[in-house]
Amino acid sequence: MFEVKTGSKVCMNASCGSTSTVEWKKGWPLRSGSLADLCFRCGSAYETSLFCETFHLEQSGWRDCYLCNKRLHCGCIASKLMVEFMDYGGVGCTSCTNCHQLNLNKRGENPVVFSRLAMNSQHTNGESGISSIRSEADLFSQPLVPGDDKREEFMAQRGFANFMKPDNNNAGEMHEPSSTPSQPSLNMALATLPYSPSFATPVVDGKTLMGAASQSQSHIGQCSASSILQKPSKSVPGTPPGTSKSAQARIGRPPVEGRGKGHLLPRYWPKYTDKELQQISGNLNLNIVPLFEKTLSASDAGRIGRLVLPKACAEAYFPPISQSEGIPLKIQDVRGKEWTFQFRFWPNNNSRMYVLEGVTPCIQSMMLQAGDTVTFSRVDPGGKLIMGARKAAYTVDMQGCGLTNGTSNEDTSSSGVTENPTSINASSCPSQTPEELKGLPEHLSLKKSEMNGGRICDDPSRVKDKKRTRTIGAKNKRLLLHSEELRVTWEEAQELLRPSPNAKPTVVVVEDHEFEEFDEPPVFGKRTIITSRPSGEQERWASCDDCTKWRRLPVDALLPAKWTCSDNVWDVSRCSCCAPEESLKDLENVLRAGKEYKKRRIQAAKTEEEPSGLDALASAASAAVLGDALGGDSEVATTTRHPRHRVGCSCIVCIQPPSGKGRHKPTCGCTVCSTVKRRFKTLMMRRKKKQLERDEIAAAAEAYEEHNNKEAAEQGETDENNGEKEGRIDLNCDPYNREDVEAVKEESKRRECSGVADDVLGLTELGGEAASCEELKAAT
DNA sequence: ATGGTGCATGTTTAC
DNA sequence: TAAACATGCACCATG
Repeated sequence: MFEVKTGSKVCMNASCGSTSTVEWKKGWPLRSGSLADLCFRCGSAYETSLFCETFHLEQSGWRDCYLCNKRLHCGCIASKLMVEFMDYGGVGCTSCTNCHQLNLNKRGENPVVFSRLAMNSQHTNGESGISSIRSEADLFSQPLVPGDDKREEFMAQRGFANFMKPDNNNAGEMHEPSSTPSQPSLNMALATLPYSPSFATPVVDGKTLMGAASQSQSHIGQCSASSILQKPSKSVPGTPPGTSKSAQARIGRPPVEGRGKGHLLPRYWPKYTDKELQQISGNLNLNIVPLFEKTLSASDAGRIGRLVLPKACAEAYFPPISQSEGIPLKIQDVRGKEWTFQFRFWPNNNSRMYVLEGVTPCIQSMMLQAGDTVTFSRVDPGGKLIMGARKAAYTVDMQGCGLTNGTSNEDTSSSGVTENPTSINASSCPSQTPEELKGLPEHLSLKKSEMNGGRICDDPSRVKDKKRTRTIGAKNKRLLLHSEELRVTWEEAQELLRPSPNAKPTVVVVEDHEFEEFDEPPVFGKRTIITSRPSGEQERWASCDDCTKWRRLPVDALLPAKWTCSDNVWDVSRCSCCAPEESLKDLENVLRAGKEYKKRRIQAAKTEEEPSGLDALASAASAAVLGDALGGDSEVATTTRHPRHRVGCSCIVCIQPPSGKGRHKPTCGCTVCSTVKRRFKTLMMRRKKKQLERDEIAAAAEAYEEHNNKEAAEQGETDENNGEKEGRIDLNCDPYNREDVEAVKEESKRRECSGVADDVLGLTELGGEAASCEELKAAT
C-alpha cells in the first residue's frame, strides 16, 4: 500500500492515488504532507505541525517546532494532496476527503487515539471504502521501525495490539477504549475532518464502522462522529472523564494548530457537533476548520461592543498585530453575512488583552447574550474566518438554588446549526426522555432545561464548568434580566400596567396632540385575553379570580388586579360566579388565543431586530400620541398610553416632566418641548413618507383587484359612484381606514383607532396622521 | 447628558 | 503566584 519508511506514499485511500511524503518518526504513526516536515534542529516530526493549506502559506508559511521553537517552513504548496495536521496530529486528505485523524499529546505523555472516518460517500461502501480501511489498518499494522519501541509500547498499553498485527479483523475494537478505570480517557470515537463536506458512515471491511463499533460500544453509534480524544487527566468541558460510554454530542476537540506555541485551554476548544459542522459547511458550501469558541461574558454581550478574545486564541488564529489599534478583521457569520470588526489589543500588565470591537450588531443579529457561545472557524482553503454561535440553555436554577449554572455547556441551539437535543441530553442526563425534547423550538430552550427538572447530572465536568463560569450566573445581573423567562415576564408586566384607579389624567397639548399625564404611578391590572370574532369584532376575556370562569368583556374594559364575576358590570347574566361559563367553543378560542399570544410575544422578543432610534421613537410616539396598538398587539391596545412604555423609553410621552409638575404650554420653548416638537415633526415626515410608499403599493394592488371584481360582478353596469370608489383616493384607505379617517377628521385628529383588529397599526398610523391624510389622498 | 475609548483593577484560573 | 480575563471607570467627543 505505501512505504513504511520515509518517502513517498500513496494516500491512505487507495482510490485517491494522491501521493505524499510520509515520515515515521519515533514510532508515531504520523507525518505526512510536506518535505519540510521535520524540524531542522531536533528532527522532531511529530512535535511539529504544518499547515499546507493556502491560508497559512499565505499568512506566513511558518510554524514553530514545539520542542526547539525553531521555525519551520512548510514546503507543501497547495499540493494535490492537501494535508492538514490538526492540533495533535489530525491528518486528512482534501483531495479525496478521506480523513485520518489522530490525537496525541505533543510530549507523548497522553494516549494516542487513532480514529478515522471516511468522509466521502464514495468511501462508505464498495471497494473504495474497504480499501480505505485497509489502508488505515495497514497504518497500524506496519512493521515497527527499529527503535520504535515507544510506539509499540504505547499501542500495547492502549489495547491496540491488534492493530500492530496485519490482521485487522478487530478493527472495530479500535473504538473500544480500555474499560479499565485506569484508562478512562481513552475515548475512541469517530473523527471527522472539519473540512469534510459530508459525513458519511465509515466502513470497516464492508461494514459500517458505526455498526462495528456499536457491537462493543453502542454509544458510538449514537455518538457524535466528531468525538475525539480528550485529555485523560483533566476535566474537559463537555468531555467529562468517565463519560466515555455515554453519547457525547458536543465534545471539545483540540483545534487545529495555530500560530502560537502555546495550547488553548480546553474551554476554548471548539465543541461543534457534527450537525453544526455539517450545516455550517453546508450553508456556506465550504470546508470548515473549527478554531476556538468562547462563552460570552456580560461585557462581551453588552452594548459596549467589545468581545474579549482569549489571548492564546487571538494570537494563534488571528493575524498578528503589532499596533494597539489593530486591524479590521472580516468575519463571516454562518448565514454568509460578512462583518468587519476591529481586531486589536490593549496593553495589560506587560501583556496584551485582545478584543474584537464593533461586535454588537453581530451579537444582536445572532440574538446572543451573556452565557451564549460564539465559535470561530476557518474556511479552508482560503482562510476566511467564520463566526458561529450557540445559545446556552439557561436553567431555572441559575437564579438562586445554584444547582446549575447559567452557562451550561449543554447547549440547545446554535446559530445556523441545529442541535440534536436527543444526543445532547442523552449524553449528560440519561434519565431524560429524549422524546420530550424533540422538536422543541429554539426559543424554548429554557423549557428544555426545565425538563431536566433541575437535576444535576453527576458529572464532574459540570461541577468544573459550574465553577468556571459561576461568575456569569452569580454576578451578572444583566444576564439574569436577559433570561428569556424574565424578559417575557417583564413585557407582560408592562402590559399589565394600568393607571391608578383614582388617577385623573391631565392633558398636555403639544402641537395639537394631546397627551395624558397621571399624577399617580401605574398599578398592575388583571391580565386578559383579546380575541376576534369571525366578524372581526373584538372582545376581551378575563378569568374570575374566585371561580376561574372566563367571562366575555368589552374590548375596552380595564380590569383591576383582582377581578371577580361580581365585578362584571358589562354582562348582568354573568355577574355571578354561579352563572355558567361561555360555550366551550368560545373558551377554546380564548385559551388558544392566550397561548398564541404568549407564543407570539416570545417569538417577537427573539426575532425582533433592534429598531433604529427613530423607528423606536416613531413607534413609541405613535403609540403615545395615537393610542394605537404597537405591533398590532391588541392586548397592548387597551392599556393606557404612558404606563406601557418601558423604562428608558425616549418617546415624546416618556420624556415629559413628571405628571402634575411643570405642565408646559403649547407655546413653551423649553428643551423638552422643543425636543418633542422636533421629534414629532421628524416623525410625521417619516410617517408620511412611509405611508406614501405603502399606499402606492396598496393602491395599485387594490385597484387591480377591485377592477377585476367589478368586471366580474358588475359587468356592463355603469355606476358613477362606484367609479368614484374605484378612484385612487379611496383606494388609499381600506374600509376600516376610511371610517377611522373620517372619525379622525371629525374629532380633530384625536385618536380613534384603538381596539381595532390586526390591521390596527396601519389604521391608527393613518388615523394618527390625519393631518397628513389629506395630503396623502392628494398625493395619490 | 450620553456614549465611546483606553486603561486600571479586581477576580479567577492555570501552573 | 502569575497570567488571563471581566469589568469598572475616568476621560473625551459629540449632540
